[in-house]
Amino acid sequence: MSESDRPRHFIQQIIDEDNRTGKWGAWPDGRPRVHTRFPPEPNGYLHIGHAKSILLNYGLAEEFGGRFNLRFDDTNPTREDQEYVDSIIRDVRWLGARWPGMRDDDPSAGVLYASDYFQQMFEWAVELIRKGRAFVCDQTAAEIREFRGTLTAPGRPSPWRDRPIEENLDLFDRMRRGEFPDGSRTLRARIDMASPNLNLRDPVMYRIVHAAHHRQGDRWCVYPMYDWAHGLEDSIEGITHSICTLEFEIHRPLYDWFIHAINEGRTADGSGPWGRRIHHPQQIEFARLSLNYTVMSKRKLLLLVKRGLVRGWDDPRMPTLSGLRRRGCPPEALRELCARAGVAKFKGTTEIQLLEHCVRDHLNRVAPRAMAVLRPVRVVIENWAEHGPADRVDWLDAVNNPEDPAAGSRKVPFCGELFIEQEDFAEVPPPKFWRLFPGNEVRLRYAYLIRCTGVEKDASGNIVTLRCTYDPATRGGDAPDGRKVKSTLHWVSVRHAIRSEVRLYEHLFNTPDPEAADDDAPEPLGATAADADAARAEAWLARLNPNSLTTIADAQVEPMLAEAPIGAVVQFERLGYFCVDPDSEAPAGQSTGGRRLVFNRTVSLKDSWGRQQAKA
RNA sequence: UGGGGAUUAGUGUAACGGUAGCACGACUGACUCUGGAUCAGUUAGUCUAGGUUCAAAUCCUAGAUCCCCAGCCA
Repeated sequence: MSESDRPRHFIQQIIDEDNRTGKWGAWPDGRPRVHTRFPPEPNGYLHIGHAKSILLNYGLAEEFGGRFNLRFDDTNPTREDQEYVDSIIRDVRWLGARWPGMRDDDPSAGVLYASDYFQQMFEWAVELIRKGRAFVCDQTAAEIREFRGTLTAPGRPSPWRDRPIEENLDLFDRMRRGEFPDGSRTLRARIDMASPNLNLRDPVMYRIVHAAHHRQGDRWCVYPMYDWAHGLEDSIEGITHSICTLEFEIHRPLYDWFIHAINEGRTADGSGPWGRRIHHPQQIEFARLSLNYTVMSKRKLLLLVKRGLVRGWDDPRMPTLSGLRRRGCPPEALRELCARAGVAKFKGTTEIQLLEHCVRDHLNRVAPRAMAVLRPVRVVIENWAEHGPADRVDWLDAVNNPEDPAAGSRKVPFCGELFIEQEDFAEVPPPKFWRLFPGNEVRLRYAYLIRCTGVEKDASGNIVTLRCTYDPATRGGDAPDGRKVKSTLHWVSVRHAIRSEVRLYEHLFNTPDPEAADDDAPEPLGATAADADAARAEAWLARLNPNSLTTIADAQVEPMLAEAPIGAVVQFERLGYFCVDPDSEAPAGQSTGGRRLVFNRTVSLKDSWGRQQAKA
């Protein structure tokens, strides 16, 4: 579906209307101004849920000829780290977003940081103190909590609420200069301790934190809270549409209150004591992406990493962008997924099948085909020597991508000994089994028709070798006499095959909603309340799929793959899409053999035979 | 219990007083040198109860259910 005939979601409709009324003015080129941003906190790795936000924000800027900022919301030095900054920039770039000042030779060029606005925010805070809209509070965290009241009971004013302005000014300045220990005082907005919206009960604007900031060093020891900082960051950057997720809906009145409080007494032309009015962005909330068969919270993903339940943030089973990238998921598929999942205020769960469909759909068009045998069984062509030298190699033409004629073709070697897939043979075929069985004829893809004549087993009855004859007249795969076969198998020449490791992935969890409350599980007997809480909180861990990773050490792949670069994506015919994992050795140029190759299965092909079998 | 949101096939999303549509999934069948892809078809829905209207998913009233908010996190 093209972008233009997709239904317009509610945010696009809001922007259409804004543009119609000229609400945000125009860029120098005359186009109505649309300016969005993605504002991550650098305290973890990005996941597929963030991709929706990035793509939504970037997509709107692109669609309307506007701008998109990547801005770190780095207001809490105790949780943030440069490592996360770097990974986030890498992921946002990988998704294809572009921002002003972006450069290829410097990944961080043009990236913005909330911490660069700390001085401006501080000055505005001083202004609110002067206007009687903010005060320094000496209550402890526990007292603030107690005085805040509850969902149903109003709060009580802090005893410091009516401190004289001059005293507030002095104290706030000394807070900044580092005279007071962490937690001893805060700067709070003076709003309404009886508001039914808890966020308006004199929220904290600044807390004292003597900690080095990853960019500001020791310059600051007071740090702004999210609610105070976030709207101001958007205002400073001239963001028109501050798009965020649903849980911030109830913060919007506060976000608006702060801007209004700053603009109180300010004028459009800057005349008067307070100067020019500041820009007031519109916050719009949408439902974040959630997918079944996985978890999305940073806390839970971190726990999986910490406990070693996955190999790291970029484990291909993780819903992180780095994990998806390593898994071989193309960014195009993520874009398509987000476009299809839509943008709305309903908090639904998208089925992971939609992601898999988007991945297959894209890879089907672009992935070169190759042949690989995951669980090999040896086939001996009994009559191979009757038609030429026993050790000859027959190089056959194979199409690289039937969906893309421009992809051309390649040569694959065929010999008297081959590997085929164990599950492509049955000594006694079940109903509707069209593959190889004694007496049956099948086609080897791009090669010959072969007929099974016998089976060799070892002492314990395991099949060791399949004996077959080939029909030399069927070279390329078609019989001159027009006879048809029901099945085509993939194969690899024993002599040319490259032994490789293949990692098969399934859903991380074996239940669609791992985070669901577990009503059936009995409370652990004799446990304390805290233990029971912990047990409940981690019940989702028990739903991890023990089969989410299957490692095959001795798959056999066709020789063409010897030089495949890290990250290369291929379709193993009849099996699925695979990519070369970074655990592989780098391609060695001329070398043949000896290179350690590891493939990740990105996603299997749809398998109607497998499904039929599973049901039976 | 206060406040803020949400509710349309299994899932997600359109329809903005005028034919409830699309996609994914599932199921049939056709075709096929990938049991893939493709093509054709089937399946299945407006949270409930009233009301307004020629006409209601849409407007009104009442209710139900679910989510979010009581960090010096974001």
